[in-house]
Amino acid sequence: MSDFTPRSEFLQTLMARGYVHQCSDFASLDALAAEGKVVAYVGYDCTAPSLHVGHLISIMMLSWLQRTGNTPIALMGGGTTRVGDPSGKDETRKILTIEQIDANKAEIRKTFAKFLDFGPGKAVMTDNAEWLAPLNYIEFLRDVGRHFSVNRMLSMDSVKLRLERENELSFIEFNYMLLQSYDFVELSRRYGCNLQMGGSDQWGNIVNGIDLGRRMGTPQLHALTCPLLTTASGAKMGKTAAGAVWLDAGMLSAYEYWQFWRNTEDADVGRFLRLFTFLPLDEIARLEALSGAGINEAKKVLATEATALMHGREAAEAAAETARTTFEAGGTAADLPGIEVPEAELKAGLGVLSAFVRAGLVASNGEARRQVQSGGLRVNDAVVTDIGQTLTLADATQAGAIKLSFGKKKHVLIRPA
RNA sequence: GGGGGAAUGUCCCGAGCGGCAAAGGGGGCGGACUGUAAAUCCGCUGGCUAAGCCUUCGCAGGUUCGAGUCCUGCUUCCCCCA
Repeated sequence: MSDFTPRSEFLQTLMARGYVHQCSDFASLDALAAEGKVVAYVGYDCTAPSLHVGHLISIMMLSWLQRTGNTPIALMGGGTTRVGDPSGKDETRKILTIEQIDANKAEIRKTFAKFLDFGPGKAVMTDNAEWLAPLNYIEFLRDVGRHFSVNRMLSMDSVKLRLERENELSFIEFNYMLLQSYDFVELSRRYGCNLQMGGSDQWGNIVNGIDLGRRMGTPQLHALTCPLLTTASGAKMGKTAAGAVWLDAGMLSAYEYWQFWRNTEDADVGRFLRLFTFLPLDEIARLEALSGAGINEAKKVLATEATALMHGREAAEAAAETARTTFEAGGTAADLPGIEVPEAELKAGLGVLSAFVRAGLVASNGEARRQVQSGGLRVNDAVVTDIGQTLTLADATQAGAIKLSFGKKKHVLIRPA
């Protein structure tokens, strides 16, 4: 599939940067893209109030689509979120209330605004609840359901896996692919959408949509999937100790987001620079070629560029500076994450163990105790050896705060208030 | 409808003669080594006012000095027969 040589800037870019996993028809899509006639959508669930790093790759694809003169559509799954996609999951997804979905949707909207231009005639954002919610069951069965073969649906990976593993697959989830297919058709009719993009796990669902389109008389539709991202050591991308790496600043600060990218494995740096920044390829090639400790420079560029896209250039530079002060100069940057503790409490003396719990660095006093055993806790850069140690106002440094560190990378400031 | 099997530490998989805070993995976290990397090695991976106390093995009862383990009922899932 990769021996195809595209003419269009869109496909050239995507292929060169490693976004392409599979495509239903390269030549046909390339022809559309060369004329700026691609209208492509990616669907996003509204199960959380923020998207996470896992979604970023497809957002970047939409952005490149726009940058190369085509039209992106961000589809909010306000309707499908009420059903739940069984793809790649063993367990039935929680079904959210409409209020939760709407609230999540509003937050997610803000993220897209940073990557896409929604001006008149530009990118489109819509919600499939618009056409899915008013659907009439009988009509839907008659117009759409008739085109689906249960035999074939049963043979699809997403379904087959669940059956083979003897996992429950509810009827409502079984219907998810019908709804997603119908979305594609509906978007084709409403916006002339002719391409759906998504992760490689979406291939089956997307191809179903293409089929449905053919049967329901839309122009030819296309599928383009990107690889599912894992790190070079095989871990799922976008998970940290704290959980998902959220895009929204309210869920994860710019500093923590910067740190996430800074901690990229050596082997991933080039790949991530191509996928998650807009830096020119020759510049990336130069950074990627750095070896040994030099590759850290590339990681900083990656972190700052990726953070700038999401949180703005200024926040990204600030995060880089905070990191520099903390890690390279060994100092205490004033804008590390922090918590406030009433002055009176500090006067009375606050136990180290509970201080670390308060700071959210460890889950319980017990864990704090154990970490002291292994030398993982530090106060103002001094290793904690006595679990009975208490913190008082006198421990505040000239910056006016007490620095708690858990491991080498996690720091929280305690500020008297 | 009948018969058989399963549910374990709230991340997952998974052992468990009536003495069990419960083997072993994976994952995660910390330490050492490094470069805020990977690999490797070591340690940790229920809670608390901590030589003690409390809460955990699908749910509810029972037997017992003592129950994850035995008995009864229930729930859910799987397999075979109808």
